Amino acid sequence: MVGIEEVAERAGVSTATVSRALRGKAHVSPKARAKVEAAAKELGYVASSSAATLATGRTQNIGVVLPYIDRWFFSVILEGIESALIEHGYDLTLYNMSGGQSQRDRIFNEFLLRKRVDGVIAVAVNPNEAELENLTRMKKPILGIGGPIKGARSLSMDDRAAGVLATEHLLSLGHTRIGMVGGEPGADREFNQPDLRFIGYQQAMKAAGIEVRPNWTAASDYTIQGAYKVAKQMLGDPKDAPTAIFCASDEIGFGTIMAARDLGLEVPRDISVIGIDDHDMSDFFDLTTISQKPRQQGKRAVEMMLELLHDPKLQEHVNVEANTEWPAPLVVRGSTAKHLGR
Amino acid sequence: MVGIEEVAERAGVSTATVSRALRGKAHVSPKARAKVEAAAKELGYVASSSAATLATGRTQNIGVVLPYIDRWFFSVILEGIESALIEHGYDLTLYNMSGGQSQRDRIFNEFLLRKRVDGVIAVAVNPNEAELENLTRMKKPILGIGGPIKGARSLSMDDRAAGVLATEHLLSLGHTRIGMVGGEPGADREFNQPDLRFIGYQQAMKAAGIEVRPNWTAASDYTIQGAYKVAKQMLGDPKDAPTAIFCASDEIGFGTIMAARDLGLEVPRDISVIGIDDHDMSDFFDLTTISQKPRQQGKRAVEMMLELLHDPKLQEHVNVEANTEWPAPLVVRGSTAKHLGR
DNA sequence: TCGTTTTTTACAAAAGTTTGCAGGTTTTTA
DNA sequence: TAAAAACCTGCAAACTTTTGTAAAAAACGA
Repeated sequence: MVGIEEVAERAGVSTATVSRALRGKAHVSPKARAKVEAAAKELGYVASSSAATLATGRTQNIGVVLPYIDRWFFSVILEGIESALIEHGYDLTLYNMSGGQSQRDRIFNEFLLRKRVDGVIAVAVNPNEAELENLTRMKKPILGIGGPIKGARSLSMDDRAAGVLATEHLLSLGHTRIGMVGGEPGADREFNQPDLRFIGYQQAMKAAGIEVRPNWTAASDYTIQGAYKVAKQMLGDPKDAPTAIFCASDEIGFGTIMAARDLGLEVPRDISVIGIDDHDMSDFFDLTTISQKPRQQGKRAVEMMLELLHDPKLQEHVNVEANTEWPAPLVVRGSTAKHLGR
Repeated sequence: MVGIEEVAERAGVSTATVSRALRGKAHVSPKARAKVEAAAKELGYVASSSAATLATGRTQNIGVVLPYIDRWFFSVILEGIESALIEHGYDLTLYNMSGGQSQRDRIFNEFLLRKRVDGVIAVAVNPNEAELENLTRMKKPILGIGGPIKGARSLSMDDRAAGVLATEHLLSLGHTRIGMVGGEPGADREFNQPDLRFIGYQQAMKAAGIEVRPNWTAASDYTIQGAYKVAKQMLGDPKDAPTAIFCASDEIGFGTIMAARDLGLEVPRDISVIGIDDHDMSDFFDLTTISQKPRQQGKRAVEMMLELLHDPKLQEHVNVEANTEWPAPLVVRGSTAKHLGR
């Protein structure tokens, strides 16, 4: 196995010079640098990252924890994080929380603390105090996406405001019989985005002086098939169905649109539907939505993380509570339209 | 920062004993073990994995490369791999190839060789000879999923046979006008699964003595919306449309079903549709398919990888060509039915 | 040309584990 | 009870890099 020593010998310099040359550091003459680079290439030398980590304390690796990886929103965020990290020469170690509490404990108390990562990006995962304390003690910055973390930095859209915006859009089109299909509270993400979106919906309705009827709200998991069932139930009511539905995610929106079609309702003539996310398929379904751009969120999170890591002022107090609000604009498509009084 | 030395001191033993005790090795008295465990717990000690790696040469980390992470098939495989690895105490470092050739080169020639991983699982990524040679030289086993890798072990279903099976299913129902919507060759995965599936389709048709008409075959990306367009085109032909379509994936199948519906065709009365994958939503769409169980494939791949890593006989010849065939049974649902002569 | 400044280079310590080996202790057996 | 066997423990080397410091070399100015 070829190490730095062989390279040094071949280039006729010391290992110190090899190390400096290969990492583009100063204090190396152009001549020496050229020789080292040639030697390294000929020998196919590649530095041992564990040795480098041991010497520097930096791993060039970021841990990412998320609750699901096989769902659109999370997989796209992950994709954004991954590509941004690679670009900056960082590796990504993946931790998925879907395995329940015991797996979660292992991840937080065993894996993340092994000094294997320089920092942690937590997507829709809300560490508890002990978990956060562990990370802080190890001087590992943690950055949240998808919801504020108490005692740490984060990046997320304002879910309550999005709920208000979506509802107001429907109100502005003349709808008053507005329903909502939300996510199952707590079951999915650890923050209560669904709840916050629901709260926004309630606030907007109240502000408009409209009563929210219990049979106009329902919860579903975040799948198309789950939402289909729930929406069919809601829309099937012959005399008390809403004329517009606010869906807590686009996937729920797709299911709702399909349910409406199967009931013989035409979107948007008979029923308006709005979602949240701007999913890959939203254009195909012509679904009005609120754009989240998860890929960009992932990218931005990486930038914030790297700033944190490179800012020497942050040696201490590595975790400070501060949420950066992510913009979430309305994207109007064909699934919402003026209410034609029935 | 608390190291092994502090633990040793507190427990009144040497660092060697601490190391042995904490890793559950033999040659440690129960008494000493208890003391060490107590001391480690009190101090919140967690071993530095870089130091351990340096000393042992083992990283307890597996690299996973895949072409996409935000597509169902890949994200589910990834989920399966991740949970299996965590269970065995391994980390997962993720590399996504969607960034083009330059990113690919970096991943293979820079990241994977940093001695950061003990082995590589390549999902639908076919390393070229130079890339494979690099890995082999570093004595890193590589395991493929989704297609045989020349010169390495792999786990994959027989795509050609699946194409035959799907087509024969349609033939057995009395269909003769059978079309296929395949994947775009080469654009997606690096193996030619779509091509192989297409070849299987051709073989089955030929064996049945039926000519394959060019306007009964089309290529699509692997998205619902992409397939919708292509299928609508094919099914819209007023006098020469097929009565059954074999889709190279379930997502293509969903798009095809939706296109059929929008054309006023009823599935399966007017048109039979079969896919491949057994996607989460296939039950919802009542789609007949060939089951792939990607989550289990990921899990099995991890087991194979760990066997490889723990088998001392494999020090040399770490990569030997051998494909393990993954079973892919037919799952008959409601989207295929007997052909009613038109 | 000589002394001074600047740049380049090498030496060696340091990072935190694991593990072969040798010495020590305890248990077993005759 | 003594010898043999089994077991435990600690020492110290090894793993491979980075980096502070000091020395050497080069560049500069007078």
